Amino acid sequence: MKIGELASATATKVETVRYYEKIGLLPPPARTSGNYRAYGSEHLARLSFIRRARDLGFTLEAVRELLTLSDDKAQSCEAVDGIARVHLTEIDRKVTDLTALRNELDRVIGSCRHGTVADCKIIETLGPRVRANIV
Amino acid sequence: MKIGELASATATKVETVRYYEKIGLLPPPARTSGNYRAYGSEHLARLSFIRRARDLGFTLEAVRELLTLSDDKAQSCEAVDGIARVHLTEIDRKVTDLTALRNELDRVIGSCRHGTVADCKIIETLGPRVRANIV
DNA sequence: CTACACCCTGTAGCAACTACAGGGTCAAGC
DNA sequence: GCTTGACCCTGTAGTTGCTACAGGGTGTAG
Repeated sequence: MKIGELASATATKVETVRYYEKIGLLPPPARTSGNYRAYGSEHLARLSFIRRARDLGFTLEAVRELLTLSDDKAQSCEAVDGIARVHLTEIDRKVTDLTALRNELDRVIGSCRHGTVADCKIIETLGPRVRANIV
Repeated sequence: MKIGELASATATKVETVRYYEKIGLLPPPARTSGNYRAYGSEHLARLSFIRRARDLGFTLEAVRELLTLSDDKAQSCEAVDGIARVHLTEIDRKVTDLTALRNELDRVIGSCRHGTVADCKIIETLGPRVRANIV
């Protein structure tokens, strides 16, 4: 398999595949006589794994750990579970934060009376608390 | 006001203040005889605005636009409203995506039977669809 | 007068790619 | 046999929004 084929099979860009190789996530494949990368099914499997984990929001470092763990089939699955749970907690925090921010922004937008910028409540909300002695 | 004072007044790091100056978000202040930056209340106001907008998740580019708009007090507030609404839509999309991802991850974790990695449902879920003819 | 907190510039680093520049390879069509 | 065009190669620089030095200078308190 050439890099373009591997890339399209995993919905990845060619540059990203090379990047994963460079940072050691994807092992360097064999080369053809013309110096083209020649991938096998094990590369396809590994890259699929990486992409799936990335889609679930795992960082590349987490993916690296998961890959290492998944290579040792005899090991307990607890470490894997742990990584996933930590990640879940992080996502929950993000959703909470983002929802709070969303509501705040919604409130700010709702206050807009569509006048001029001078009266704009959005700008006003963003601006500093104006004290009387500061013009 | 020295840079450290401005920074702590706006809960910003000193390096970040200098960074905002470098990218043209914050105008270069006057300098003291010792070449220290000397800020006035207009800098404090502007930096407060930037931080508030950043806290609401606006990108620096959006902040730049908002600052430009807020400088023209006579202008209609519609452009401001537009930027904020686009941003709100983006946040909504993010929350939706993140929630879907969260549930997917929760499902994956829930399937964990705490055995060995060989039987780990998490790893399995991340791996490629295994077809019979590929070992 | 010396210690220490603060300031200065400039550069490099972070995640996770993405986008060139400037070349080489390969298969198809004439 | 030759050209065209799609693909591949390496290497470097850009993206966002900072953060962290390195290697200096300034200002003030004891």
